[in-house]
Amino acid sequence: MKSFGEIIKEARESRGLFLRQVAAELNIDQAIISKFEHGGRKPSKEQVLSFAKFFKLDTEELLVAWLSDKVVYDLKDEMLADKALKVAEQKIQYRRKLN
Amino acid sequence: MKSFGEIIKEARESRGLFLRQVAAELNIDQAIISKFEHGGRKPSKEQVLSFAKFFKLDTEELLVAWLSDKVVYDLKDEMLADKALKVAEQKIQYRRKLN
DNA sequence: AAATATTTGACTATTTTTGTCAAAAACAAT
DNA sequence: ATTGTTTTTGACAAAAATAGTCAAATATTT
Repeated sequence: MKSFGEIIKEARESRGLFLRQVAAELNIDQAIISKFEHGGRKPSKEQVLSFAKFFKLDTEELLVAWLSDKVVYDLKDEMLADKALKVAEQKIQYRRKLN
Repeated sequence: MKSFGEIIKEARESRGLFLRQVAAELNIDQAIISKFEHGGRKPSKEQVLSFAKFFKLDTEELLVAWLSDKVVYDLKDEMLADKALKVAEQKIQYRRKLN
């Protein structure tokens, strides 16, 4: 159950690349990538997709990691996180039905 | 499975109050409350609590409605919403264990 | 210890969110 | 249908949150 940051950090290291190199390829400042890797900043969806492409990672998996990080961020300080998740699930299912 | 807006709208109407009156009590512009009721704007946690108090609603229930609305908002345009929710659940459980 | 890589923090710019207000629209009552 | 009242909407400005840039501090490697 890895965070987006963990995934891209492992990908980078397994390929023996420096932040500098990834930064150059993706046109993202290396400071920001460092922060992505450590969870201090959240990438945009576009950025997520560039990481997936560049590292040839499964796009869906990376998106799920990123989306779930966002949800966790919303709920991280909340006692009621579990209940909120359950309700969110139902609300989303309901929306689906409509459309 | 009501949204925050639906809950406070029903509460207000069942008590026969006008937006103007609620606005005055809670010191929130009535335009904003109208937007809350229709989902166009998200209240702060503080505002959620004032609504709960003023309408004597179950605080927990209202918070869950509000939190789940936020999660739904994050995921509303995403194919992968369900997967993300499942993963988020696991990530949150894992966090719990640690602390 | 020197060289190189990463992380952090201060700063600015940009975007997003917020509240305020007035006009438009919807709704009632007569 | 016009008047009075409530609700909704949209434009605007203020405030807050987020993003990117850069250089200094820290950590790592050789």
